[in-house]
Amino acid sequence: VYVLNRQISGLMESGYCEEAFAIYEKILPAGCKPDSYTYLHLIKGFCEGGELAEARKLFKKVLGGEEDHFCGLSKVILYNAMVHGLGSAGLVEEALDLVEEMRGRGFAPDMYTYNSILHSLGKVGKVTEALTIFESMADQGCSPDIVTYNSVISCLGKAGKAKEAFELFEGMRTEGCQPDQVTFNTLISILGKTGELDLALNLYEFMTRIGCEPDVYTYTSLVAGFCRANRIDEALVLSVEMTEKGCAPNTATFNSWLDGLCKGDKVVEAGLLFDKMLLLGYVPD
RNA sequence: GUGUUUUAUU
Repeated sequence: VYVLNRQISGLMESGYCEEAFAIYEKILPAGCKPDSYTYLHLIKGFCEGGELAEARKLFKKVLGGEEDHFCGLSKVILYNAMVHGLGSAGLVEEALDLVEEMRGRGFAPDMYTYNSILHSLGKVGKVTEALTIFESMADQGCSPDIVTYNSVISCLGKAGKAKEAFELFEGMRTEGCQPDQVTFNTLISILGKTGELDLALNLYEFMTRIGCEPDVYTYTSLVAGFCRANRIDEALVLSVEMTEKGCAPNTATFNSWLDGLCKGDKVVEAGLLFDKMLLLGYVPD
C-alpha cells in the first residue's frame, strides 16, 4: 500500500485525479488493502482538483457506514481534510455541518478543524462569524496557535480591517504567541494594500532583526505594494536586494514586476522581462 | 517509510 499510496499522492499533486483513482482501484487486485492514507490522499486530491462529488463519495464510503476501519486519529484527519476541502470551495455551511457530525460521533474538533473553518470563513468574507469562533475556541480546549492568529490576521486584512489586524498582532504577543515569517508576510501584504509602505519597510527590517528571514512572499508583497503606489524605483531596489540575498523569484514575483513595468509605461521592458522569464523556465499563468 | 490547517502577484 505504501508504494501505491505514494503514487496516488504524487499523481494528485500533479492534478491527475483520474490516474490516481485508477491506482486506487488496483490496490485490492494487488493483494493490498487501502488504508487511511489512501483515502486521505484521494479525498484531498479530489477536493483540490475541484472534484467535490468524488471526494464526498469516498468520504461517505469510508466514514459513512457503521464499520470501523480506522483509529480515531485517522478519522479526525479524514474529517479535517474534508472540512478543509469543502471550506476552500466556499461551502462553509456544509463544512460546519460536517464539524457538527464529527462532534456528534465523539470526535472533538482539533486545531486543524478550527483553523480550516476560520480560513474558509475569512475567504468568503464572514469576518464576524470567524471572530466569534476565534474567541470561543479556547473554551473548547483549542487555544489559538500561530496558524490561527496568522489566518485571522489575514482574514481581517482582506476585509479591509487593517487596524484590527494589527491589534490582533499585538494581542498574540501579549498571549505569548511569537509572530513568525508568515505573520510578518501577512502584515506586510496588508500594509502594501493600504499604501503604508514605509511601515511595511519597517516591518521588513524588524523581521530580519528578530531572525525571521524574508522570503519570496515577503518580497513579492513589497514589490507589488510599491508598484501599486507607482513607486517603481523602490520596487526595483527591493528586487535587487531580493536576488542579492539569494531569494529566487517565482511566477508571482514576475507577475508583480510585469505589472510594475506596465504601470510605469515600460511595456517594451515588460516584453523583454517576459521573454527572459520564459527563457529561465518559468511558466506564465 | 506516505498524514489534515495559515502568508504573496493579477
